[in-house]
Amino acid sequence: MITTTGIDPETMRASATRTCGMLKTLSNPDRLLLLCQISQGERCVSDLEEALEIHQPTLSQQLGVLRDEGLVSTRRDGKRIFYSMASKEALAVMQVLFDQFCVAKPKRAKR
Amino acid sequence: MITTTGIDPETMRASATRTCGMLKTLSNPDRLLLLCQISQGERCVSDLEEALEIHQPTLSQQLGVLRDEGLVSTRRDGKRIFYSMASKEALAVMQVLFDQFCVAKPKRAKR
DNA sequence: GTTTCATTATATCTTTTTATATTATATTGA
DNA sequence: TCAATATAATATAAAAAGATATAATGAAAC
Repeated sequence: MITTTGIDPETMRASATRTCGMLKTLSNPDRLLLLCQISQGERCVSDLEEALEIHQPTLSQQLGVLRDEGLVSTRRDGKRIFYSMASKEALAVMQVLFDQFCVAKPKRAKR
Repeated sequence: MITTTGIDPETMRASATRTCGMLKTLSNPDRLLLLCQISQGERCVSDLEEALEIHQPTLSQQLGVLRDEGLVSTRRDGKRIFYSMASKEALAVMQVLFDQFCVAKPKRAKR
């Protein structure tokens, strides 16, 4: 259970601001899709381009945002650059997002 | 483990867009703090104002956003209006955010 | 019962910031 | 020189934040 009672307001606000930074970075469909792919395992840019149908400059720009925020890291192999997750926080969030929004839940009346 | 392999691109993008809607709503320090409080249990506006030191019009405006997005619901008791969580998705996300960003983790070198 | 107070919500601006897409060009490695 | 990726430079739109004022509702005093 979440329990913040007793934590001082400044600390709370500082945590909220840090957390918001990450959430803003996730709040874009392209970036979310990119992270969804990358969180399954290393991906190079052309893989991502093909899987997601995002065209190259946009892709590169959004990957740049993810890099700047420290959510992903890169490894070069010849011409290609491979991306992988660099933030355990982001990985944890992606996991819960996937569970909540992507795992089909049959809707039925209470009984 | 997250595994989206094989899900068709349109479905993926639709899920991403829905998910982004919620993430955008969370991507504001005031709203995040509000949800943090409310996710611990019902709170009336004046409780929130006191706990978070957000002044009234801002508070009311941000609570309005949370209502519009279906993240919280309200109950009136006399002059006061009580807020509580209305979205299990949001609750799940708040939980993981709390675990990742608010639970202190001592940083130490690997050994 | 109507005036008044407390609580909460809305409306309206203003300013600033941020987002997104596009096109072109640069860098790096084979 | 080609293929893969990144950066730059815009243009345009969007929206977010903060302030101020005012409205609506319920309770209570008188």
